[in-house]
This record gives sequence, structure tokens and C-alpha cells, in this order.
Amino acid sequence: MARPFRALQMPNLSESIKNTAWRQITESGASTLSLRSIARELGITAPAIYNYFSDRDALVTALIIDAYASFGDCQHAARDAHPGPGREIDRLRATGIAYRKWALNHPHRYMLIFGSPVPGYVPPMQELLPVMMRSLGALVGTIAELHALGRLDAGSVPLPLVDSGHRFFTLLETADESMLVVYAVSILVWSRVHGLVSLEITGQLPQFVQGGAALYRFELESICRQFIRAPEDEEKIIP
Amino acid sequence: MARPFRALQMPNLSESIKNTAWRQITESGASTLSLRSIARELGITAPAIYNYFSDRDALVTALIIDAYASFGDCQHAARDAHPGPGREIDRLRATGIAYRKWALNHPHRYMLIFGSPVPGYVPPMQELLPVMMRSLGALVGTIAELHALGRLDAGSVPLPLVDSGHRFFTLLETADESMLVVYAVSILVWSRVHGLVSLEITGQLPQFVQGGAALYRFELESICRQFIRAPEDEEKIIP
DNA sequence: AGTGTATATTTACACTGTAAATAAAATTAT
DNA sequence: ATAATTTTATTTACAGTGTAAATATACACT
Repeated sequence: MARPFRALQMPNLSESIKNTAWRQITESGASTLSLRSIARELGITAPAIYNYFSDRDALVTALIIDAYASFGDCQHAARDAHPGPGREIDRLRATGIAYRKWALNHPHRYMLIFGSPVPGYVPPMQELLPVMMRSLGALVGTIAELHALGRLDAGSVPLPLVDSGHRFFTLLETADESMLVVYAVSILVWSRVHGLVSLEITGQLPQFVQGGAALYRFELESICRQFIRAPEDEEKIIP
Repeated sequence: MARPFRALQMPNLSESIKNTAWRQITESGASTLSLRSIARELGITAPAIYNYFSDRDALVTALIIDAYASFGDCQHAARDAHPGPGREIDRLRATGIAYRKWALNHPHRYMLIFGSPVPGYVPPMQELLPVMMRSLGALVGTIAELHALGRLDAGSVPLPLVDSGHRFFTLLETADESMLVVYAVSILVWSRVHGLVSLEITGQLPQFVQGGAALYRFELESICRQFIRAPEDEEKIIP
């Protein structure tokens, strides 16, 4: 007996595989992910998965892409909740708060995309870079808005040395030189929220501090204080 | 045939096991660590390791403790390279530079202790906390010195809410209330260097920036600028 | 109807951690 | 010196993993 006709019971098996994979990941961590256990839970055999994902790594990559999409959606939603001119700082704060919130809600997904994810898995960057860029686009975009308004105080931040041949360079929508300072500041901001959030998620912060929320808010305000200068109020000065 | 007499050839097998484990980790990552491959490389059988480490997790824990010791030694050596009063900021900078240097020299060890280490491994915090505290003691100590000199500008940093029953509380050498602000600032500083270093190590920074050194130096200076105020120069003001 | 392709199965192999029983070497006690 | 004991390694075994190969069936198209 081979291939009992299940085609009507499991319409899109590819999605089902990813779903149960997520379930197992959020339940017992990304480390115990196993093709056999996924197949067992779905009532199929393990090699059947190879029709949908050529590899275990291919499945992990698909999961990572989904995670980036979910993360990016949250980031953009938070930013777009404060539209209009004059509310750039609100947008920056909102993306910051949403960053930690999403990470705490999906700690395994966060570690899957921003930490060292899975044993032996090396992320295919050329495939992940687009979704990664898009997910961080909410932050970068807001920083760019502040820069355009002349309200970005980057200090003497070292500019990224991006060579034109680098693949990343082609992904910049507006690749003009003035954007480099935006990317430098974005990276610094990203690294700061990532540092605090990753320590909190991996359980190394609660050993010291209960309630990472207050510490995180303080850090967000420090970031705003360092990189944002007050509006120029040109009407008041010029006349 | 059982137990060929090898006792003279392998004096301290426990150390040899850890050494080859480190070799395999630095060679192909902490994920591909395998008791069997360690045994194979040492010319013994896999179950023999169980005489020295009750578990695979026990071996990983031993490795983590060693990594903390190595990291802590570097941190303290960097700090102690600038002794004497009036050089507190040099000590802070030195520990910061040494932090990144050690992490880049031992990326797998860094991820082993500060990232999500190994599949299915949950770190026994009550065992790791002492070495962890000691390794971060160089930073905390320097921050405490600055605080004692009245040069710490903590702003309105939220204080850690440590309950007296918490095990961490008993580990503080000087558990007076005034130290809480020192710990809060230390955590913030730690999270910032960790954020940048972990992004760089996991290969997510080079996609954007080549040369994380300049960015890291900028971040260290930002940290100093935020948390350290100029010395009071009492001789100049009072008379 | 017949053919072809997609999808699943079975089987198999090389790996992993680890438990149990066993045996020899090393140490200690008599 | 001989006997008993402990330490340290062995072999064997089991359950689990990813994945390659061959096979067989359901479905779609000609």
C-alpha cells in the first residue's frame, strides 16, 4: 500500500508543515525541531516532506522568511499608527515599543531570525536579505524622515563603508550618499534595542532586573535624546 | 577485551575531552558537537565520556564555565592594565575594547555563553551565576568606582527590583541600596556592547557595515558621554 | 483508455545520545 | 603476596535523527 488518497483532507500540505513546525518551535524551542515528529503529528511519513522542502534547512529558511514577514508587519503597523508630519518621534517610539513586544510574544521566532538559530544551519543571506531589509524598513524610514527634516543628530558617527559591488548596495531604494548616515544611525539604534531585548529573551536579564519594560523605555528615551535634536522652528527665528 | 591500559597515555582525560570539544566547536560550531565524534578523535568509545561528564549537558556546562573564566580573565586583565586613581575612564574603555576583542577572537564561545547556545540545552543558572558575575565584575567594579567618585550620571535610570529572596541578591558583595544604580547602569552598558558585538559576530552587521571597529568605538564614546560626568575639581571651586 | 507526473510509501543507511551489562586495570585491604 | 574493591573502559543495545533510493498509487492530461 502506498499513498492513501488524502489529497482532499490535506489541501495545502506545505502550509500545514510550516504550521506544525511553528507549533513545535513555540512549544519546545527551535532546537527540537524534527522532520519526523512533524510528519508524525501530521500523520504522514517523514520523507514525504521532501516533496515540499528539499532540505531541513529549506524548511528552516521558509520559517525564517515567515518570521521576518510577521516581524516586519508589526514594525510597519506600529509606524503607520502615527501618520502625518510632525509625528516622526512618535513613529520612532512606536516601532521601538513594537520591537520588544513582538520579541516577547515570539521569543523563539526572534532568536530564529536575530540570534544563532538552529544547529548546523547557516542562513542563506542572499535569500533572506530582502525580507530582512523590509522588516527593518520601518525604523530606517523613520530615521530617514528625521534626517530629511534636519532633526537627526548623528554626531561623528562613522559611515558604513559599502562597496558598490556589494549586494546590499543594490537593495537601497535611494542609494545616494546622504543616506549612509541614516543607515549608520539605524544600525546603532537597532543594535541597542537588540542588545536589551536579546538579553531579556534569553533569560539573562531577569536574573538582575525584574521588569525589563522600564529599562527598555529608558533606553528608548536615551536613544531619542542622543540622535534627535529639537525642531528648528524656522518661523520663530527668521522673522 | 575490555579496557586496554591507556592510563599512562591519557593522564587527565577530563581535560582532554574538554580540549577536543573546544577544538570541534571552534572548528565547526557548537552545534555539531557530538560525544561520539569527541570519543572517536580521542581514540576511546563514546560511553567512556560518561565517567567524566554525567551528561552531554554537563559537558556543555563545563565548557561554558571555562568560557566565562577565559572571558572574565580578559576583562579583569584589561581593567587592571590601567590602575590607580583618576584612570577610571581608561579602565572602562579598556574593558569595552577587550569585550569586543575577546568576542571576535572566540565567537563560538561568546555565543555559547551570551547567546542561545546549543540545541535543547537549558543553562543551569544557579551554577553559572557565580562565574557570570565574576566575569562582569570588571565592568561593574569600574562603574562602582565612578559612582563612588560622584562621576556617574545615571539620569533617571530605573533601579532593578531585586527581591531579597532572590539568589542574585546574595551574590552582591556589597548589597547596599546605593549599588542598585551601579547595577542598572552596568546592565545598560553591557546590553549596548552586547547588542553591537552579537550582531557583528552572527554576521548580520557586515552585511551593512564593513569594519565594526569604528562603529564600536563610537558606541563606547557615546556610552561614556551619557553616563560619565566631568570631575568636580573641588580644589578649583571651593577656594 | 493510456501515459506521465506528482505525491506518498517503504526500505535502508549513517548518524546521534545514552542506558545496561561486562571485563580488565588500578588501588586498597588483609 | 594475595584477595577484595573500586575505577575506568569496553561491548552491546535501543530509540531517535536526517535523508537517499526504489517503489507504488492517485490524479491530470492527451
